[in-house]
Amino acid sequence: MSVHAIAAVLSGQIRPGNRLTVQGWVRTRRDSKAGLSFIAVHDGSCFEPLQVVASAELPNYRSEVLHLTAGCALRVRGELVVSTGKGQAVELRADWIETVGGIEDPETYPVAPKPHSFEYLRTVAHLRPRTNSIGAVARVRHSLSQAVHRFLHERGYFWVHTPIITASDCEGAGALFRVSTLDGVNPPRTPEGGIDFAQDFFGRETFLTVSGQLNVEAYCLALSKVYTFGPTFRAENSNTSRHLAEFWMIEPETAFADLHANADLAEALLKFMFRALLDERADDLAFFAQRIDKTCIQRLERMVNAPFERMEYGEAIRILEKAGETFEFPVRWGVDLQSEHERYLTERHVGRPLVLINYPKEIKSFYMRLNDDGRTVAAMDVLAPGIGEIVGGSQREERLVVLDARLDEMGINKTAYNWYRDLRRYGSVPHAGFGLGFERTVSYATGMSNVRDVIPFPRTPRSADF
RNA sequence: UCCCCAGUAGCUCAGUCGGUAGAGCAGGUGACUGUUAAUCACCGGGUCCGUGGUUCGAGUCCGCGCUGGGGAGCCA
Repeated sequence: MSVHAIAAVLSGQIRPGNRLTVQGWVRTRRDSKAGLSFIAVHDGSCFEPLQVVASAELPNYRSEVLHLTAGCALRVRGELVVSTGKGQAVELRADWIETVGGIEDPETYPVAPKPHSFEYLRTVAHLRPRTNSIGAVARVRHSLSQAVHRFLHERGYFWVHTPIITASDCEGAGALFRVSTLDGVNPPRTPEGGIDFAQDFFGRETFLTVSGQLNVEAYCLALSKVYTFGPTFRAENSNTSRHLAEFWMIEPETAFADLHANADLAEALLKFMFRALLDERADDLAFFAQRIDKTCIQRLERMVNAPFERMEYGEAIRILEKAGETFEFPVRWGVDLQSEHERYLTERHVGRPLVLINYPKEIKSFYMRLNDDGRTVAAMDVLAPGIGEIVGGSQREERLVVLDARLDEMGINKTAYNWYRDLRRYGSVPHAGFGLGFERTVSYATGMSNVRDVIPFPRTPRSADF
């Protein structure tokens, strides 16, 4: 008799009357007056557990079944039958139940069948995937990841595996984690007294990447359409519900594309991801809508059906100036938008995702293409209600002269970027790309308010357990 | 990093005016003719975050530290 995933059983692939085996973990056990027990068995293949009906006639009913508690691992054999109870269409009438792994001390098992706070669950990150919420998040992450690859693959994009270890000490974003094999207590010294990184593993200072963008641009200018999807690292002391020291980012890069094509791609990608999620994970989304965020399904449906608002930075400033709001940070042309400003624009002014374009060059990175007005760059941010920026991107500066001027202006050492500048020397073309923060996207889709709960093992300042 | 708040049973929390500890859930035992966060009865369960101080006496008041949360900055 074959073993089946509970997802296959509950989706109707197995008809009542068939005999089968399932394997999974106990969620709850309810004993009935009739001298039988109902065991909710969960194997993670879908949101719902399968109800197993265990009768007192089972040889191990009193010795084992009546002692099953949340978390016990089971193998159950029986016949699938139409349920006479209300909560489920079918159930497994067991004729054999085997405890594969028991619970050492049920009283202190950390994932009791009761509501837990997410703060507490983070302290048991190795066990929290057994909960409804974190299990659902894991399946949502999978669906969204697969959708990213499917969408970009179908549009002719190649997945490029850019390096995790980088020597660029200024990729334009955030503080870096050093990668080193030197003795941390007593490192080799230069004559000047500094640490002698020439003796380090790579013969120079190296770091964990903060973005695959610069590397993926090199492949863009050969394969035309490329993307990265991998982990990135920021050593910033950010203590918020939207930041992680290790997070995942999707970075498409398109040759012969301008900012508008770039924004089109970002919008189409997000819509494809959320459409796929609505199609594939209705069970998990129903849970998020019921327990986490009542509006999450309608938010996703609205997002996939309505065009994103597009707005010039200058227009956004005018709207904020006329808003009649008292902002903590005053608004004028040239300032970077603060959380309160983004929130006003997305949540109050347009009420849905907003693409802001053409920012002042002073507040953006060196690689963004200078516009003809000489004071703005072809940058874009996608702002989502509730979480703020989920996409940041730009058309890249493809003109070597202009790029060099920008590097000089910002006091960046050009020689460190010689390989990047080569891309502008040899067959340079207009190109554009963006970074999509994966955890923020999962957070937006599920209504989970802290990104630490949408990544399996979160890394944040002072916290890298597990 | 800054501002604010919190830390008491396995978990979520209450604890009044400073007088040596409570509930719900979870767990154990039992009852109940199909349960759905089952119900009912009984039972076990405490480094009151740490540290120093005030006091006859501190979970409670004060200082310092640690951890967590909310917000801000930085960003995705």
